[in-house]
Amino acid sequence: MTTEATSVTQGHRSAVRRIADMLQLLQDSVPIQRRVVRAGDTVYQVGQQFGCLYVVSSGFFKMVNLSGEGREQVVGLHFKGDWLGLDGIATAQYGCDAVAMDTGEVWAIRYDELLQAAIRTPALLTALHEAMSRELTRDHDSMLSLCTLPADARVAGFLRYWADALAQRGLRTDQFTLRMTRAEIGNYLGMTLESVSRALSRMARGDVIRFTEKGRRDIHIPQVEALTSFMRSAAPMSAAALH
Amino acid sequence: MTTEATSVTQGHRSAVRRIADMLQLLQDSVPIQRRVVRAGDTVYQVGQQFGCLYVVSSGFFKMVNLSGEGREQVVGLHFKGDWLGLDGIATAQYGCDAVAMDTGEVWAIRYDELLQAAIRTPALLTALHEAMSRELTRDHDSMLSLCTLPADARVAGFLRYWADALAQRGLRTDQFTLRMTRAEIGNYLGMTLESVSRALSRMARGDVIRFTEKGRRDIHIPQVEALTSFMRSAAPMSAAALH
DNA sequence: CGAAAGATTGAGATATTTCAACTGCGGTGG
DNA sequence: CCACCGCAGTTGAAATATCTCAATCTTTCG
Repeated sequence: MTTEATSVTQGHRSAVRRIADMLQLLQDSVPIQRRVVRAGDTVYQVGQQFGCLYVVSSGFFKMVNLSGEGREQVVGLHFKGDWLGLDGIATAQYGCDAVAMDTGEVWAIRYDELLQAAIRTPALLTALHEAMSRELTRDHDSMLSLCTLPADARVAGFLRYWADALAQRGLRTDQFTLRMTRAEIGNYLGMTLESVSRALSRMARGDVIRFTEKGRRDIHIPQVEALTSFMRSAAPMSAAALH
Repeated sequence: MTTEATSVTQGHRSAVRRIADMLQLLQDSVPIQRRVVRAGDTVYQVGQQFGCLYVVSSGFFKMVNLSGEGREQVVGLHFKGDWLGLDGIATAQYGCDAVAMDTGEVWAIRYDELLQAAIRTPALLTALHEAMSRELTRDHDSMLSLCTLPADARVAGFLRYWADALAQRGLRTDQFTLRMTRAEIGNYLGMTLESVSRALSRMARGDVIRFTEKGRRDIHIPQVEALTSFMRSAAPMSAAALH
């Protein structure tokens, strides 16, 4: 138990370190254009000509995919140290809107200059590849949740994901403010805002989470394991898991 | 109409070209270990130490993500020219099982050797980045389908995706064999095998698709636009699309 | 303070799943 | 050779998770 907690903490500490190192490396080795954004600003929009990758220096962003028929989907959330715009490389057009959910700063890096620099500084290349690889892994996790978990468990998984993202950035995870509306969360998780609200209410009733006195967007998580076990209890036992 | 069809054909032709060029480039510039696989073989498994990326030279593969609790999820399908194992770069472990669905061949490329070679041959780097970027885009499209489309439309979208994948590889798209069971398709699309079956039956009844005389796995698609309009008719009109 | 936006909650509607029966097909062994 | 079995697929009917619609409440903000 103690060792587990320690190792998790170290895992997070090293993530903090990795992100800090990467940001430092970028500053040192490649031309950067800083850009401050406020809640609601878009860093780039779908269809716009690709030219730069963006690294989140601070703040919090959502990636919104817009289908031809007007269906709108939040396909990703990004925090400090994440790269934005990676899905624009192949097509030379950004694949979604990158929207700031809060005040923050991104560093614009010209893709061509990045490639140049990467030849001189291989660590840059590693950082880029790791960022892409991590996003792929995260996407696959999202699909797993979307396809195999019922609504309640998806919401619980979302909170755990959020807490983990904060932990990896050295922030407190026992209490935090969701910077998304129920509608945005629901969109991200493939359910309605009402379902999100009900799931959160059920979790609060079971004392898996608590709402802080001010606002229903501040969430207190007594212990993360409770979230995990709530997820399990909400999830149906799969045939494979039975033996 | 004619110009549209022409441009689409050109789009596919250039995709064929791109894939052929990439495979040629790999052969010329980086050490490759060929490996033949048969249906059911795994190229690598989740948790296994990462070392190689794999490029599909022929055949067809599914990527299966396995959650801790035994939930199993097909998170991707890959054809000739696709890269496998990209989600293993960041963690130094493969993130899922890569399972051959048919006889085929993959080219194993050591990641460290690839990076070396990429410095001498920047086109290699471009190819790798495009592959990752394309997979990200594809994942986002999947999420959009999973979250915003009803079951019938997801199945139609799946067929359209499959036909498009074949077209990009220069294969006929009016008729093809699904190499997946209803259960596998359902898993990939986040629904039960019965729902897949019903969706296909409805499409057949509406003459959007036809089953060839032998087996219900061979599918004939009279015209792709019918698939698209079936998708639209199955999808609810979103508020945003109304004005 | 009042209006607008966000959130909660209930009740009925509905899409999808679940459970079950049945079909067709391919292999295998008596 | 044919009976039999298992697997894949189809289809129906009942069960259920989630959505939709609507009322109410809270918070934010001009």
